[in-house]
Amino acid sequence: MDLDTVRTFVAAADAGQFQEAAAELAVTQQAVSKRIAALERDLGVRLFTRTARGARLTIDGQAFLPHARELLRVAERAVASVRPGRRPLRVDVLASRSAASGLMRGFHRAYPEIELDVLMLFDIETAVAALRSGAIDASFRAVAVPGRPLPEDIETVRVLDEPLQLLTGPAHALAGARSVTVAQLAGHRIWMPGIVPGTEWAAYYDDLVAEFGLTIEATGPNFGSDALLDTIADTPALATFMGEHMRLVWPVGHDLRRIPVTDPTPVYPHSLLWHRDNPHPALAALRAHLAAATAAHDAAGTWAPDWVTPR
Amino acid sequence: MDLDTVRTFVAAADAGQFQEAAAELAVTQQAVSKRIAALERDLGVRLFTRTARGARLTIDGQAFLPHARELLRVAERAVASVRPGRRPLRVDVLASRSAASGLMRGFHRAYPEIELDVLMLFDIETAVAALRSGAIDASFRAVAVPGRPLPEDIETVRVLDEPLQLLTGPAHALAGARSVTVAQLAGHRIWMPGIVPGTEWAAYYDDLVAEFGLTIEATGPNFGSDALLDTIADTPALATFMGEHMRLVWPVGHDLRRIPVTDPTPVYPHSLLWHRDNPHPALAALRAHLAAATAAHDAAGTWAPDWVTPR
DNA sequence: CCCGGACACAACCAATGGTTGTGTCCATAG
DNA sequence: CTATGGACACAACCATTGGTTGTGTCCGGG
Repeated sequence: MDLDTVRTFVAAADAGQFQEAAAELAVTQQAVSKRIAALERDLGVRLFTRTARGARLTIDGQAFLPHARELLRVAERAVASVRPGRRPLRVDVLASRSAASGLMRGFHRAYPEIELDVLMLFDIETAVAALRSGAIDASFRAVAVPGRPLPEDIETVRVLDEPLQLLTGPAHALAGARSVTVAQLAGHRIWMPGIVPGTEWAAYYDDLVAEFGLTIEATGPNFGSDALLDTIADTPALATFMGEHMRLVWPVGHDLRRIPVTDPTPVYPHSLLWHRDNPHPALAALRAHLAAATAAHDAAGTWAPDWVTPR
Repeated sequence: MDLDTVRTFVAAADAGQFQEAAAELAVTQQAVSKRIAALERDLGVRLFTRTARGARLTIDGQAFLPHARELLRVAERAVASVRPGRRPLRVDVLASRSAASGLMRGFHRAYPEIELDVLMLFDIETAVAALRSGAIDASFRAVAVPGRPLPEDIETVRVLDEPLQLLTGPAHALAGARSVTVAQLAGHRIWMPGIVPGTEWAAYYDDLVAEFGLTIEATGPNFGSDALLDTIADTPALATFMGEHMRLVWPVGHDLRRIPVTDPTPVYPHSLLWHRDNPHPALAALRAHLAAATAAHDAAGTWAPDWVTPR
């Protein structure tokens, strides 16, 4: 199916006749006739009843029309998403269903008229390069790994500390606990597959291990959260960490437990990064929204690596 | 833009290389290469970075990808909307923003997985013909005009009585009333443009006039609800009727008044019509939902023409 | 250094999709 | 009843598109 054909269909439906639609599209009436005929052949139904003074939609045509309009709208947005200059605000998040995604959903609810594109880049290096080249406008990251400071033209503000929770299966030794302290976790195996060395995630968990003597196994590729949850549910010896705001597709019948961690509560810091000179108007709106939405909270009793930007 | 091209883009993005995408689409690698190149030329951006062992999405490509997927989803639904056999449930309503539309929105919320197409046919004759031919599956109507009984193969059930309210501008004589009785309306001009003679609407208002001696002017074409509201707002001598559940695009600064009508309250009856032998599985779900959602209410103190189906 | 895998370019060809010219149908006016 | 004008379809023709095969280039790995 060709979008020019769909456009022709909508024009003809609006005009009520092929002639006028043809004039609007700057083609001949015969071209419109052939396009509509081809569309009808493809779909296998008649879309118009031809009369002596125009063409009226059949019922099938009436049913098809809103879908055709929607198709053109979506195509419009698709093209706009890569239009150089005045494209939608492009924001990089760590993962879908992460706390940053939640913040972006909140922003979208508050400003539904602002066009957004959310994507997930590989690591902070890529994100910073993309910010500097203008390929993206903002990035939610844990800011900097020790020894690699941010370039001077990248600005940053801490927007959210996400408490980590322990996730266990029902047979795990800590499964019955209402909450656990970090000290209690020593000796338990914590499994975080898919953590790529050198990324901000790796630096975070390295520091967590160094600080509290935990056993974190970052081995193995990430087969997706489904596989991770399956394993955690079935393996009494394994637990994993998970952001408190992380929305999971909760598997049924697995009886997984989310257990708060205290003394201190490890928090994963989310910062917003952007380029100093980025002129995108929606970027200012996003920064203002985040400043308002993420009110300062009490950092007492929480832990974050000392290399993160202070709030 | 051609949807085959978009499909090719998505396949290549998923596969990570043109070769495999080509195999999947049953074309040559060169064809994929040319399609992607054409898409990049149309959009004016590079979508892939070509490497020796495949093609990876650029950031523009990553931004474009979800839009491309959405485009294919919408196209899929568009085609499905006219697929003979197993197409979405097609329901005819009197008008968008009518009470029937509200019922359909409720049904959609309750059963989001059921595919729906809502359309607005011209009159009940058309609707009945469409029901009998199978072109639509259900219709919300006021059922039958006196002297023209429904065919035997069309079944019907009364689902909703919508109270009528008076709509006036601020300078109208009744503008200050909290409610008005039907008797009070005698002598006031009520304007209902766009009522087509012979339709169920016309029959309804004819009966209302005959019963209570109102002055209803059905003259003039319908220039849309905006024009109607403009006129009502500015003309002290005119008022109009409007369904209580009708959601209007309320014009700002017009200070329109909605005034309940009592003694009795004229109600506009909405019935669901369907063909006795229609096998569409979603039709049963719709009927069950409507039976549950539209609990019987008190008909005392209301008026409807005596030719409507009793509840 | 060479090989294999992957993408791009060139040449060629069938099919698509446009144009002009013409025919048919139908509503309306005389 | 007939003439007329408007609107769509069909036919013939042609430029362009979009596919194929054949070949070149680039790059990573043995």
